[in-house]
Amino acid sequence: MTSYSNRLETFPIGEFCRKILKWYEKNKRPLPWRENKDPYRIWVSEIMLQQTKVDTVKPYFENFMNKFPTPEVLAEAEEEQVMKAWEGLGYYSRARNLQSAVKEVVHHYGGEIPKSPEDFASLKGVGPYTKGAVMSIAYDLEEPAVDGNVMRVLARVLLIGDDIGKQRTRKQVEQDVRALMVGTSPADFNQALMELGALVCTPKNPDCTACPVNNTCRAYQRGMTRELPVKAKKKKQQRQTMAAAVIENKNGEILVEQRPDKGLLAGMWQFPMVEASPALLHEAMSNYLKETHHVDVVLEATEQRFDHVFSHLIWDIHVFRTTAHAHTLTLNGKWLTKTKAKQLAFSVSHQKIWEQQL
DNA sequence: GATACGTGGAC
DNA sequence: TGTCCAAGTAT
Repeated sequence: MTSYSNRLETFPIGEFCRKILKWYEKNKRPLPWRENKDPYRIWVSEIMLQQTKVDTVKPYFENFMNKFPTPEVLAEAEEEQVMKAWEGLGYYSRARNLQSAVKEVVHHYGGEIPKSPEDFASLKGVGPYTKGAVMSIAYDLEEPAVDGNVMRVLARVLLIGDDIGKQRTRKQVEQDVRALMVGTSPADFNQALMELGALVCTPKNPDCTACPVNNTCRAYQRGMTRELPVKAKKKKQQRQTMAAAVIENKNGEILVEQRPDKGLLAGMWQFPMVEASPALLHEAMSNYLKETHHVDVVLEATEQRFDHVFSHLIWDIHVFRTTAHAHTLTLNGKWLTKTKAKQLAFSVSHQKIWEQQL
């Protein structure tokens, strides 16, 4: 493997840049956020695209831009409407941080997305990648935008054997990109690297024979594309057994509760839910309903269960239901009509809970 | 620097 | 079913 200090010394930078830029010009996908250089549009797309596939993002992006077409509109929108537009995309702090950052742009930068990388990077939810992506794509500033694609492409091209999960590796690759992009269009160069990673230099079965830069690729020349990039294996997710309850009162209303404003699914509404050992689910939910929502009734187990898989844990959700007397005394919940409860209860798992208890 | 933070799709 | 992933950030 090549070391950080010397890996660009004998690398044909000019040839690599010329070829990848030419390839990008010819092969770039027409994407909704490539229609113009509106920094706000590009910013929104970059946030949505974090850890999320292009095909997943497309419909969300169109809908989001229709509802919140400018920083001013997003800044003034109800947070609940913003979250609703994000529902299903995951990583919900992205939406809250984006709205918070846009408010700062409107109130402190006159509604103009800062052209200073340092100013832009100070906004909530804007990390090293998003800073480089928006500054380069929207303003053509010479900033690297190193995402998973770029890490993979350069790990192979430059034969980098370091774990790409490490922050230090990413910082070194950022320096590599800074050196490579001199004299190019940063907007096109960054996107060319990412597009090549997405379409040709894929994680599995890269299409090396079709690659425009295979003659400069050190991994390809050595038959090592399959060993790169190096990435530490993920730990297995922890399993949690959960009880969830759909409770209808005599008025036909459904009980929903709000999660804490920090942590997993922060601030989101859900049907009452508790963690417990598998044998004690029924008892745990009964006690929880009594203590938290002052609902003291006989619970019915539905025999319905399903997994909700997160990146770091798995909920084994068991669905209960019951009918309660009408009242409103709850600690962190409220009774809503079925329609409103179903709308408010967030996250994919709660749509499933609703369907399964019917 | 390791861990928390969602989801759906590919194989 | 399991595993890995997809244009990362905050703490």
